[in-house]
Amino acid sequence: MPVAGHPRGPGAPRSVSIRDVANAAGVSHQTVSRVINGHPRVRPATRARVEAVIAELGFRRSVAAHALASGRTRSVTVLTANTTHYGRAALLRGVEEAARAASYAVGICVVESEEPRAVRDALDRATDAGGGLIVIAYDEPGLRALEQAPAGLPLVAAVETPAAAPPAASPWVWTDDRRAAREATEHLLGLGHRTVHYLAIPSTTRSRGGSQRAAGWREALTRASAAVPEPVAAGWTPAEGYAAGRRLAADPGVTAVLCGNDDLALGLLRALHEAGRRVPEDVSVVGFDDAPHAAYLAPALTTVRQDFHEVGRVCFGRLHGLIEGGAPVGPHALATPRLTVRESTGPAAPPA
Amino acid sequence: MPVAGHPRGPGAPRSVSIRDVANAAGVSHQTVSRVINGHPRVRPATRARVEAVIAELGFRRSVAAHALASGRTRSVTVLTANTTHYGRAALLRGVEEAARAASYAVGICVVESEEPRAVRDALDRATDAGGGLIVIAYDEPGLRALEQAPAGLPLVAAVETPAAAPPAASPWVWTDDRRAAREATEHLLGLGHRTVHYLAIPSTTRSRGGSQRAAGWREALTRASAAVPEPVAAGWTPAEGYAAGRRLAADPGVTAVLCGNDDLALGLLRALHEAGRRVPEDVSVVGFDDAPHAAYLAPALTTVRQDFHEVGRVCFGRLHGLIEGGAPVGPHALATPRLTVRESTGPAAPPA
DNA sequence: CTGAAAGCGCTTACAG
DNA sequence: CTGAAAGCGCTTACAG
Repeated sequence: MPVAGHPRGPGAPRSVSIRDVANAAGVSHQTVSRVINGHPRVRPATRARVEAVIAELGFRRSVAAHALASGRTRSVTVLTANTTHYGRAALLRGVEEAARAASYAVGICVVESEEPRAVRDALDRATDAGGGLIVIAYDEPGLRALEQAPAGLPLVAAVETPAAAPPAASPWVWTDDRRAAREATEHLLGLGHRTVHYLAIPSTTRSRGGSQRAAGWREALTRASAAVPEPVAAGWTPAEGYAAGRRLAADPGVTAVLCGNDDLALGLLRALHEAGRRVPEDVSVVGFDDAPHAAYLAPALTTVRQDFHEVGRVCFGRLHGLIEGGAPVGPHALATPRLTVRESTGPAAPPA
Repeated sequence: MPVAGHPRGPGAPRSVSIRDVANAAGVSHQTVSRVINGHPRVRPATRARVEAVIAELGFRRSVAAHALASGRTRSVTVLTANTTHYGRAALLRGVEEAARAASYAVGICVVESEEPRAVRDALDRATDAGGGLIVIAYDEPGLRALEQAPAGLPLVAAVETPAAAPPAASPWVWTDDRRAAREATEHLLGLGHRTVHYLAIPSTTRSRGGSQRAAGWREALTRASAAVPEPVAAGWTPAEGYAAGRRLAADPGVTAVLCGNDDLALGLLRALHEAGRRVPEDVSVVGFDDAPHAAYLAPALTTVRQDFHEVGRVCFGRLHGLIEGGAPVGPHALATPRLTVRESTGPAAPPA
């Protein structure tokens, strides 16, 4: 029977409430509440009876009522500039798996640009959702959202390697991609390349002079007293890697290139192929991330394996601890990504 | 001041409510409700005053209270077996963009397997969210969720090409991938290949004998009186395409292969490379979807362009119409995917 | 261990 | 055009 003044959707019967369960079990709705919340002080027999009725009637607690009455919602929302690029998609998957295991709902909220209005809107939407927030701050839009998130909101962020030791209260999670970039560059230098060029993902303004991957690359070059070429700005996608990579491919001086991610590397490989330059005989290429396609390209891509899936899990785990236990969340570095050498890197050609 | 019995999170001040706005504006909270809901019968001066206070106080309606009182929630949840594979990720992106434009929140709910328990759990979680539901039924888990979704739930599904004309009330959206597969196969046959092998994505039980892509492939072969080889079961990923593709690569009889998606094609290309078979000189390969990397492989992949982004938008649009307008949603086919010929297909080698 | 009361922040008819 | 009342389905102290 539809409740007066509260029309439901067509055909949607009013679902069973805590009161229906209470009546059927012969207890107060209050006791039902205790049972579904795992409150310890309920007589076992009572609990059993209530649970039986819950199962029989197919009762499900109203998320809205629970949220309104308790001020809590078992949910997290992932705020990100993009959901499809490999790293972000894998991170999202990690969050979802961990959230599912903890019976948390997951929402996504994309921040389209770094415009103040877009950032504010995204933050408003994310806050409206009412749960915890995981922000992917790998790019400018995400970083701005992180910086402008209201205090008091339960929040954890996936970030680049911090440029300096972060404040103890920074709820940040990262893998040491700066160090990984340095090692990748050293690998190339060790192969006899005079220098290494860098095909860049977009950098955030916080890190003046490029992303932390760029910083690690520069560091290795400087330490080895190698020339530091101007980074070539690309983007995130194969198309952008190709477009920017053509310049590199046309320059006979480049013999080794570190790419900001594997999709960029894919585009560069194509540009090199079109230019008639062989990999790794003429040019060595290193990617970043170890996306699913990296191992199956021809030549198979030497790249740095990053466990975004784990980053996602950890972000959720820490947020969960913050929400349920009030455990303060500080900065947290995961294991350093590891260089996986495959076919796209080789010794520098002897000087002609 | 914390309300007795309703502790908020640490440091989270009680946010401004409709009553605070009402007091500040000198009206009843009821009138504020009318203003935020765009009710027409409000005096312009009153409306202006209320809106000014709303802006000044930074009022945001409580999602939970709104949902509880109205029985509606401006949200959709995407139910899918996977969020990272290209087609699904692009579809999700389309949904998110359309939802954002309509001020709807979007949740994701993954159904891990086709086990009855997993399907039921996913459906429960999706239903708890309270809004509309978009199910991606490209695989068995998704399909079962679709079949078992409770009646009365606002729902739209992205499906494979239906095997037969669907019932008028089926809220399905698809692109004609069966026909696209047929055309791709005909393209290969037209190049002089005796037959075309099929490297298969997983099929759903509903479509006995393989997915609709397989059906289209078989159709073309049959019409041309070509032999119909056994499809080679692979999966969705490059790794699976590679593993299954090795068998194809080792068989000198295969000169043309249609792949269920571009990732499979990528793996196959690698297997062919390792086996020393040239593409397209020795073997022609066609992918499916036109994922971002397809055009940048070497050889660039001939593939069938599918607009999953648009599928996502359309799914949301129809669901939105259903929720807000009660517009009934029937089956809906989008434009047929188009074959994009690039470098991975060529004339059959003349018989040795 | 269990129940009666009050309240979360909104919306919905119903009056006026 | 606007307000007073009731209710959405829960949870939270407070009694007992």
